[in-house]
Amino acid sequence: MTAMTQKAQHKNAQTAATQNETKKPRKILPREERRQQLIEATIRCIARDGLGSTTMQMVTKEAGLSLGIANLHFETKDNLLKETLRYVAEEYHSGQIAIMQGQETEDLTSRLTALLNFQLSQGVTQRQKMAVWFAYYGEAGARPVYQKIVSAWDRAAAKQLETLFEAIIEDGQYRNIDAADLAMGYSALIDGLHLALLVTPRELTKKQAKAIAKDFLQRAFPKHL
Amino acid sequence: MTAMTQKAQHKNAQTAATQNETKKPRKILPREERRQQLIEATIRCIARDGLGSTTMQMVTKEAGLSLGIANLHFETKDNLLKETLRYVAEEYHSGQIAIMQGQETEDLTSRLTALLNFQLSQGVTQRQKMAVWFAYYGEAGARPVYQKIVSAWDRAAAKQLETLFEAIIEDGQYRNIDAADLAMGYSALIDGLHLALLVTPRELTKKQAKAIAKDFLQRAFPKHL
DNA sequence: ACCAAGAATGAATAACCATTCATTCTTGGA
DNA sequence: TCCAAGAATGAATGGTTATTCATTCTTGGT
Repeated sequence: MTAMTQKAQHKNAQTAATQNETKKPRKILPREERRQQLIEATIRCIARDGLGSTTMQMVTKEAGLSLGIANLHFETKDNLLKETLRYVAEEYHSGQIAIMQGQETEDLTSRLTALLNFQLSQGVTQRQKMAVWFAYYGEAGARPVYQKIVSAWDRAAAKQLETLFEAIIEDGQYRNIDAADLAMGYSALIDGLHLALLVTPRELTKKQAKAIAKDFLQRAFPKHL
Repeated sequence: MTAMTQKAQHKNAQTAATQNETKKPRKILPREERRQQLIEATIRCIARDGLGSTTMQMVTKEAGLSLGIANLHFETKDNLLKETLRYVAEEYHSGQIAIMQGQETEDLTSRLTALLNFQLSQGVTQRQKMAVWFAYYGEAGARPVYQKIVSAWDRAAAKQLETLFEAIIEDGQYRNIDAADLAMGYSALIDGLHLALLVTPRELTKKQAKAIAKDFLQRAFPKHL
């Protein structure tokens, strides 16, 4: 102990303060696992501190890893951010598409209800996910690459929704309804509800949001809901 | 010429390349005018390059002024950004409120139509304005100060809209409609349409957006539209 | 048990940026 | 015309950040 340098003492004090581990057993994991870990840390950082002030230091610390690791697995910060957006976009849009492409046995009404429930589910409407989503939208105007990542999925989901609405309109013999416009309106409504849940959660509960979206569909398709 | 340093030559070349002015006549203007000028430059920068990568250098250059000017009139960058948000938020919300608080002589239907037309007007839906709007929403989760700036206006506008809807419901004797929920839904729809106009302008024209919003109101208030 | 391959670390680097302030310039009043 | 008040400038400063890479450590194969 007497031979210990001041530096060493300080290091121990720091370590003891944060965790009572005396050492940090470095772990080696496959590339994909690390990437996933870093993407999830990035999501938490963006949700907590915003896209603008998220730094590599914050992300890697959040992941409990060293500073250089993100560059090792993603080359650049820009790349990490792109991959994070891709991850969130895929999760959301593929979930929607899976529901809309469900077996033919399911009736139209329950498919519609399932879609709505998914879009406003706990998983989708958690602060973390929505914060990432809108952080990227905020930069989308200036960063075409973000638009590109989302637009392919977005178009696919929009097409599916339009098809579903067409089937419902045909089934119910509804008149004076344009499937494309209604699908666009419904999507916009869902986006707007997500935004309200993120920015003013005090003014809107998830239950309310579901009721509002359901009302929209009920007024459009009264015979089905 | 032979005595001219390389530096001086370079400076001349630069000046000649950008503008054929030989000098820059420094202009002195009242504080408010400069502030306005800087806020407008900030809006353009955010729309072009994003909130995250907008720098003081870019803003002051965009305004055609010197680097130190923004700190002189706004103290800090943070302050400039807050004032810019305040400016955009006030413009939008006060416009809405002015329409909804219009004279009693105007009938409910035309007030509703005027509101819709304003919310999707050229002025409100220009890229620059919407880009700023969503850039701030993107950071709102992490920056309570942004929420605070918007929330006072937002609440006031929401209250007004609810009152207007209540009057229409009473007037038309509509049943099973909750004014608060419908107002929330309509606001969400408008926000969602703004987002779509910003991010995927190719998929949605302003005319279409208006038609979609009008459809929403028509289904809710068929006797009025 | 030992070693080579390569995963992980973090100090160092180079670039960028907000902010400061000494200096220069403009302008309205005397 | 001249000057004082203070508006405008931009070089300099100090702090922050992404990225690099020499070094250290882990692990699977022998």
